[in-house]
Order: sequence, then structure tokens, then C-alpha cells
Amino acid sequence: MINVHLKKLRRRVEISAEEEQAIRGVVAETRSVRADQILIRSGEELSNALILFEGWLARSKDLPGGDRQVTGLHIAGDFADLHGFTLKRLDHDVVALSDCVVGVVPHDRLQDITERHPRLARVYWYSTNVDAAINRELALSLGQRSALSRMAHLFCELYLRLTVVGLARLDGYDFPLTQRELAECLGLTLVHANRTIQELRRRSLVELENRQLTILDRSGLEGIAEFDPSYLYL
Amino acid sequence: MINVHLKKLRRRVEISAEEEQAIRGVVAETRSVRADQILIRSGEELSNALILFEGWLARSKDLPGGDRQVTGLHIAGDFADLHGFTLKRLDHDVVALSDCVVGVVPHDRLQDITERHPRLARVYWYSTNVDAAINRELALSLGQRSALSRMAHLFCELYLRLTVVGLARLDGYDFPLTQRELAECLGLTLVHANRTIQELRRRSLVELENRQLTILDRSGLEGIAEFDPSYLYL
DNA sequence: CGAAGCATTGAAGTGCGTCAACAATCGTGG
DNA sequence: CCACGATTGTTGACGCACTTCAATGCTTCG
Repeated sequence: MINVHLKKLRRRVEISAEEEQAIRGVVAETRSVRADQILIRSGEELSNALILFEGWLARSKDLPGGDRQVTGLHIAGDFADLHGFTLKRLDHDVVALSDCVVGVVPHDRLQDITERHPRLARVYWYSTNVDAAINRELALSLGQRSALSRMAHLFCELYLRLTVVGLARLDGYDFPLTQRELAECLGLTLVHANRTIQELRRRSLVELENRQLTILDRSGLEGIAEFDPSYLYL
Repeated sequence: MINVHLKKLRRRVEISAEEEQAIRGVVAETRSVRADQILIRSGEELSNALILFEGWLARSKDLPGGDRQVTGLHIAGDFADLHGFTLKRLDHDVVALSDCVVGVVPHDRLQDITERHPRLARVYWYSTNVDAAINRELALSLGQRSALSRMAHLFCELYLRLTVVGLARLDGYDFPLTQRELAECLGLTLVHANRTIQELRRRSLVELENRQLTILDRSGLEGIAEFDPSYLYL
């Protein structure tokens, strides 16, 4: 299960055999959770981190009025809350967007391997910094791109990230989000998210049905998104 | 000069006398830069990091069409590009919003103190994670808050952050940004940013003239912003 | 003094939100 | 296996927050 995590790391940095062994030892247990379950609540004290082995998670921030923004999506291989290792509590919830399998990594084991393998400390620090870079790109999308461009951008980003861990098909991938959840990622209303998908369809860029995303014209999609993947540090 | 940086760190974590000495040794030189200068360009290879001693910096991301989003503001005491220590290149520019004084910190000195003082490695990791939390709050603002609420939120956040390093007055602070730059922080056009300031004025919440921000009604401002400072981890 | 940047204002347009209804699909229990 | 409500997706009409375009005065600074 943890192979997908190693795959992701190795796409960006070198991991020695010894370090790999250390990483293989950090998961204390694995848990299955159902879609829509809240794994971590904002503010709650943390002593574990979660590696996602299967399924999709979201970081979600709520406003008193009930409006909600998803500030990040996680796919297999991602640590969902590695920043919680240093922060000890989160400023957002972590929720399951699909049925998931997660590995529970006690903070003291992280403490342990980062002390024993200072290079791994750097690797995981790096990893939280890539998360942050993805977040900055989201801010750029939310602040400056149109709904159409924003959605196209998200689809492009996920295509790359899923490819890294071997979860994309050549022309698309499983996309388990409802349109409501997609809207929350993009800072749109449900209704407008729906119309935006239809516009992407109408332009023959993308198909989306039965939780399957098909990319009909990737360079067209990247064009609309003004997609430049360098922020992903691949 | 570095005292302001220590002040900021100590507001969130403990720093021993020994660690303090180590930190005092990281700055190789100090440089003055003029407003509007670009200190770091997106993509360029880095071997130094910058601590801001005086003035304001921004992280800025450009789109091909010329639109621009500021994804973060930095004030005295902040590392502007600590994430560059692990990433080695940035996904955004770093630009001076006012005349600034920065400390140049070679990456190998950072390497050095984080190896010698593993606790400092944790402190600086933590620090980049707080940056990321501020970014998530920005995504929430850009995705869900109205222009008025967004601007109020920014003013509230900066009031707290400036207070931490002793740079706020009781009722406000120096605010060197032009309205254009403010607009770029908030994902608004210049014109609408101007009208939004006027609305805050009209409601007697805030005054802004001659680069001075005066907060006339802080709890009113926080109300409009739906401001909850827990994401700042103070 | 003139030029350039900055703040302000007005008028008109539009992208996205809101409200409301309905269709399609899904999960569940009888 | 069907009946049912609940969730998800779709559509239409209308409204508004924000953008766009354009002009004008104000400040700053060489």
C-alpha cells in the first residue's frame, strides 16, 4: 500500500534503500473510511498523520454562513496532513470524498525517522512546501482565472498528479467528486459549476459522466487553463 | 535587525539562548532594495534565502495575459522564501512593495544550523507551514468572501501580524501598498478595490490615506471579515 | 513645469449568483 | 423486485457584484 507513496516521493527526490525501510515502518495501522466521513476536524489536537492509500480526500474550510472552500485535494500517495506534524492542529477539516484507505502514522514515528534520517526530514519538509505551491496556484486560479479556465486548470493538474502515481488512463481518470464538491474546489456555485462543465463539453475538451473524466483534447484544455506545471515541481 | 525575526519566532515557539546564537549567525550580509524591485524571479535557481528586516514584500504570480495575483505579503521578521531552501526555485516572484532592508541567508548556513539544531529545523518547517495556512485562508477569501469582506479580512490579519512584531499602532499601521497592489492581493480590479475601500470608509470602519491605515472600529471590521485568527497559530 | 503614477468617478456590460423547478439516479427497506 | 425518498444533475429566468472603458483631478518628482 505504501508503494504509491514511495512512487510519489521518488518522482521528486532520491530515496535510498535504507530510507525506504524507515518509511515502510511508519504506518502503525491502516483504516478504511466511507465517503463523506470527516477524518480530522479543524482545531482538534493531533498525534497522528494520515497517508492516503486509496480514494480521494479534501481539505475543507467552512465559513459561519455555511459556505465552504476546498483548499486542496489529495489522491493516493499523498500525506493529507503532514503539516499537522509541526502545527499539531489544523486550520481546516479533512474529509473523505470517496471511500478511502488511509495509513495512520503516529507523530512520534515521524519524529523518530526524521531524527534518524535527516535527509527524510528534508524530503517531508519539501513535500509540505510542494503542497503550499499547489495552494498558491489555487489562489491564482481563484483570484484571476475565469470559471472555465479554473476548472480546466484543475483537471490538468489532477491529470498530472494522478499520472505520477499511475492512476490516470491515457485519456482521463476516475473523478469521484460530485458537482457540488467540484464547485467548492473552484469557488463557484453548484449551478455555475454545472454550466461550466457543459461549456467544456460543448467545446469537446472534456467528458464527465459516471464519475469518469475523459479528456478529449488535452492541449486545448491546457490552453484554456493557461496551464504551466512547473509549480508541481516534477 | 534580526531581533524582529526572533520576536516573531518566539511568539509561537521557544528558542533557547544557544539556538538564538545560531540564528544570529545565519545572515551573511544585509541589502537595501528600492520599492518595485524584483528580488527573486520565478524559476531562478536559489542558493540564498531572505529575511525581511524592514519594509514590505509580496509573493506575486503572473498570468500570460498580464493579470497578477499576490499570494502572500511579508512584513519585518518574515522569511520571504524559506520554502526556497527545500524547493531550490520558486513558483512566484518576490517583489518589494516598499523600500526594504533584507538579510541574505545562504542555504548552506541554513543547512548547517538545521543539522546542528534539529529543533530549529522543526521551527523553520513549522514556519513554512504557517505560511501555507495563511495561504489557505487567502484561498477561502478569494473563493467565498465578498470584496468587502476580503479586504476587511486582510486588514485584520495584517493588524495582528504587525502587532506581533511591534509594528502596529493601537488603531492602525503603515500600509505602503498602492490601490493597484491591494487589488492584486484581493483578486479585484483597481477600480473595484477603490470602491471597496470607500465602502469601508463610508461605514466608518477604516481610514486609509497617505499610506496610513487607521482602524476606526476593529470589532466591526472583524465582523464583516468573519475573522477568526486561529489560522495564524499565535 | 511637465510627465507619470495614483486616486476617484461615471456609465455600461457581463460573468456568475440566486431562486426555483424538474429529471435522473441511487440507495434502502419492504 | 419494486416503491420510496434522498441525492445528484440539469435548466430557465432574473438579479447583482464586479469588470470594463474612459475621463478627470491629484500628487509626486525629476
